Amino acid sequence: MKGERRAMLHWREADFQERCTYIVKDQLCEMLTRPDFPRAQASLPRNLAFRRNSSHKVVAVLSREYIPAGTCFGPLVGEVYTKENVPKNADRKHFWRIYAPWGELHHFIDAHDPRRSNWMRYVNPTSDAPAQNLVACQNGLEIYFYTLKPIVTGAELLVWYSHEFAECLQCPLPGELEHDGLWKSTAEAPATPGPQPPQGGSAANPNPTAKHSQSKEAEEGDEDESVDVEALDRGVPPSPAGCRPAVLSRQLPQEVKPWPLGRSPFPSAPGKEGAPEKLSQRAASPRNQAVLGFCPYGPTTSLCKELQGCLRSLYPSCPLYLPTGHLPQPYLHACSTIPAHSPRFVLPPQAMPFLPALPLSRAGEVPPLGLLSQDPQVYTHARGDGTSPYPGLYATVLPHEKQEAHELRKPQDVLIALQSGAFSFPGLDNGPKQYLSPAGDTSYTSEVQQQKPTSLLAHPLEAINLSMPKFCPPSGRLGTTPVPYPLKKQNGKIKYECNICAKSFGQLSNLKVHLRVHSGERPFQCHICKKCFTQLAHLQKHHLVHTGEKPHKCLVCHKRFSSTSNLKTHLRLHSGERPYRCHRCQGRFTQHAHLKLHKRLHVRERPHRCPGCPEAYIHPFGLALHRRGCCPLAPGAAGPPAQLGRFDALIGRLDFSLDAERLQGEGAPGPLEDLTRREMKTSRPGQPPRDKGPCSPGLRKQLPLLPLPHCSVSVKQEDFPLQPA
DNA sequence: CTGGGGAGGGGGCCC
DNA sequence: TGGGCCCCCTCCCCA
Repeated sequence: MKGERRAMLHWREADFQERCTYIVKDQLCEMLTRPDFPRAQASLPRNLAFRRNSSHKVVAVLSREYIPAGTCFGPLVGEVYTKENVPKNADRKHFWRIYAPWGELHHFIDAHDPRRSNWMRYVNPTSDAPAQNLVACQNGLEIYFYTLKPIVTGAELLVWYSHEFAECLQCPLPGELEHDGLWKSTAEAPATPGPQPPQGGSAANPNPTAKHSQSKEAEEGDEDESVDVEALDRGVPPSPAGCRPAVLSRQLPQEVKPWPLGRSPFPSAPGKEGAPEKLSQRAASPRNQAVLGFCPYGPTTSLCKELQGCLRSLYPSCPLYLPTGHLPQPYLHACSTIPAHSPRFVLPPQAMPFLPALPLSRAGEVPPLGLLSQDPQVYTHARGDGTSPYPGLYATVLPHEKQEAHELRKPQDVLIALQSGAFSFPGLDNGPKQYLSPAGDTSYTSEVQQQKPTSLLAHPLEAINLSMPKFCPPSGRLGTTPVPYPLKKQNGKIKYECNICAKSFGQLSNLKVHLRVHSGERPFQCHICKKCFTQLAHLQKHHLVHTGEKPHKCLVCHKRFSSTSNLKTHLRLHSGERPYRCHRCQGRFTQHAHLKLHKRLHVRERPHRCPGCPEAYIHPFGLALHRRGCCPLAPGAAGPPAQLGRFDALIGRLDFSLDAERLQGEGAPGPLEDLTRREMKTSRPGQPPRDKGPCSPGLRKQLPLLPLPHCSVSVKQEDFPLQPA
């Protein structure tokens, strides 16, 4: 994990964008319009929480649940200023610079005002490499935070610049701060081309927290550039000593060029002559193409432009973003944008993490959520009809493969592969996309075709991206990029490990199928009942429900079953196999569920508790017998512990049986030995007591007990609690 | 309450 | 590598 994180630290921003697996959007709900609730707090995704100080001021952002590596937060929201229209009195403490692809400063995003910014303004920066778990990247004209490593519940989100960003700002990476000895002071900073930092400016004051002191400079027209107040500066948290964000600004061209969306700056945007080399690289970096890369059709197609326009009009605040991976469905529900036009699914206010009722006083103290992502109702509703409750959460339908209706002939052709449902692609989709069977009553549209499940997506990186790259990236720094999936060796065999639940698999394909458990992706839809499944085999099995077909036949009684599992369970009736045994009463069952139900009986109320040990009994005589001879702590207890335990088990069975009621009516019991003898008489070995109670022997129907070939009878041991509940 | 069956989900193995 | 097949497990319903 460490190595992975180190590798990610050197990713380019475009790499983060391309490889991020999960996308967590801001909350969008009616709270955002409440004047008394600043957007910066109301926008907090539900998998995050604020830590507040004693005066209820937000001082940090914490994780409410496990957040896997490769999660994307953002974009940062704030007031947008060009160099020309920065208010004179602007507090630049939360300024972020946004650069055009060719390296010029494009605009500022000012996250200072909580009413006009989002929760990302509260994320603290860190110069501590091990503590850093987020990396800030500029993708397109937006700022995103990506998780470098999994963030455990209760951990604070701590961010630092991406490698490229840090390079541009001439800020060190956290690791460099610690190990490389760089940036110990501004004087030691490597010489850079272009103008030198201003005297007495931020270069002289290596602590970016002091950057806002330069506001005077900012008021002087072009001198804006020198007042480089970068966003990681909160004033609250530690900042890296030696970070000199002002340096770059001096190197930047003074002119801010407008960069209309949807129009590529390439290739007509060459690096500016005289611009620093780093900036040229930045301009040429794939990162800067990323803003155009959101559309799989390619940036230049008319459809792409249309999509851009559509997105912008629908969700002006949302970035144009490439859906790059599968967000776990529950995770998605927990974190994602809830479009206002889906009021059914807007969470109740008590579930909002930002409400004062759920403050976090310190790390690790995460209050329970009122409505968690795992809420089965939400999930059921989301999936029951094959639609998403959050229209925006469905993947854009991007046909990659034409499949004509007439090509579908076989029965399974009507089993529809639904497109992945877990992508977050804000805005485009106002409703779920259905891929309906030609055999059904609806048809494909010309543009919308069947989408393959995970493994078949047009772009494999879009499907399963477990935070590690599958391809060799262009950057030389990424030459040491690790394998696509976390690997480990077990008994000499390579295992593929799930990033989310740490389960390992012998085959990558198994892992990919498994990931659908987390992503919620159910690519296979029944055209009849619209139910969706994670595996085609499940859908095929399900299809038998509709056809009534029962392909599996019992050779003994010729009864037919739809599944082998059910046939196998049935065969136990013939073989007499009852592998599930209750250790409390020796009851045996053919199905585990039956044993579980049965065991509930053992935990019913036992008011007569032994004062000397944890045992308890339904009837007073049970307790009396126990105290007389079986309680290991009673004065009269004698005999080896095994024998005492055996006697106690007999007492327990008797106490539990219907005989106990009769004994109760007969008065005080005789000696323990008498009772146990009676008990032994009435119970055959290996069978429950002979009564009509819960432990009565089993088969009501007489089934022929036949030896079945290849049918090994095994008794599955059930753990039984040491004491009755 | 027990017992039988239906249905669905997850995962392993093989092609 | 992905898909298909199979198995095991679980939950639920109903007699």
